Amino acid sequence: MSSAPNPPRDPRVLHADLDAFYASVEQRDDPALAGRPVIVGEGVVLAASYQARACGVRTAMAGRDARRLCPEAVVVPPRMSAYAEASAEVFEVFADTTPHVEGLSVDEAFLGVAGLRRTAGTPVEIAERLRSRVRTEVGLPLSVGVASTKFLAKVASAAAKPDGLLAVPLGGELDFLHPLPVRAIWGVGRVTEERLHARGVHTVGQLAAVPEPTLASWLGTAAGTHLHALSHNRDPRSVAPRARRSSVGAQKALGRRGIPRPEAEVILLELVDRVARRLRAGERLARTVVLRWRGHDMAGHTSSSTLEHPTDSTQLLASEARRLLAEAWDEISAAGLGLVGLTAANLTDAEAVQLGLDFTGHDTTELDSTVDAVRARFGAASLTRGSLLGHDPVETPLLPDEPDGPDGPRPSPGVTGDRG
DNA sequence: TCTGGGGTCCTAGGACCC
DNA sequence: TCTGGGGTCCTAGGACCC
Repeated sequence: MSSAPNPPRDPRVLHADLDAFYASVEQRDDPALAGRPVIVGEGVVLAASYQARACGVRTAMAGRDARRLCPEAVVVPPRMSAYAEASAEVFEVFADTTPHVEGLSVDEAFLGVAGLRRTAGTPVEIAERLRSRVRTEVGLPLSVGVASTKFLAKVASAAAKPDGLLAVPLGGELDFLHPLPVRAIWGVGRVTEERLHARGVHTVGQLAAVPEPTLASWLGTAAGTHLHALSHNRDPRSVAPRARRSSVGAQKALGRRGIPRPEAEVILLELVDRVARRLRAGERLARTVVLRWRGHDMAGHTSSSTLEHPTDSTQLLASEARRLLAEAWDEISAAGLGLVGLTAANLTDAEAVQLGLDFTGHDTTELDSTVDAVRARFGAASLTRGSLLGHDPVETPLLPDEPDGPDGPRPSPGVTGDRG
């Protein structure tokens, strides 16, 4: 568990991704929308059907622009609960296909299929059956990429869209990868793309030719190392359930109208209430409260504070949030308030805290002496403060693994995202 | 044409401890 | 008293993803 597993003999990963998820659910539920351009979301485009994309409509585009590009489109408000339900059904099919499912969001997941060949067929056969089952049992189009690494499977599923299947042959990985634009790599966004372009790097093949230290000097150590490895299709990550969520937040965009402080406080308290309810529903406690805001120039700011004890109390979170708002108010009112957000971070398990097993925020001197005592008694050389806190791996777990809770590796209902 | 809401990870500096 | 190495935690900001 602490060291990377040996690569499987049959290195095949599936990346399954629902096409234009929200829009597809709308088309499924209203036959009048089938085959037509559909836009989900009014103020901003949350998802667009492929017919709407043909007009140039894109996710996150302002609704007004989208309607101008595609006047014949049907615009529908989002129905989050319908999407959450559809997502759960699709994930049931995933789980029925392989025990190795790693959900990335409501509409995509990695599926580990190494070792299923004898019982379930080749990876491509499994992928075809998966697509067919999701189509007939849930009524939604699913694209699947099949490749030797997670990273490449994700690139392949994007290339397979819409409603397609693409398998990158073993040994043919770099032939597939290197002609692609750098933006195709998971982790290269607008800023990194611009930095690479400025240095004459446009394709993944060109990126692969840049020495790693050079790349690290351009982009920072972590990003440089990461992109260098991916450009050579080196991605040792295995398909594994995700860690529990480590923060919970809510935010509200306010447009350009000026907001007086009392109104800002009311909005902030609504956000606190939402966050606190979600903490309690997930049986999580937060130690850090983060106030986020954006000025009219769209520049983002944060201000945070860490409490002595983890909490899910609306009252405590609210008083901390109001304190942060008061502290930052001069700066906020000078910049104009365009967005407020509140995030509860540094989450821990409520149950662990109750059992006295959560050490975050405790006096670490005491903890260190505990570590020393355990070492002296059991000779557990690998035991560190980090391992007691759950930050470092230990050879022998101190406690049996807990099953994942309601917001474990599976995406929780109500999470929104790029359905486009 | 300035645009939603929910997340993750990384960097870097300062405070503090041994 | 001063200097140094090694480490953690906290805070703020940035990039990226869906």
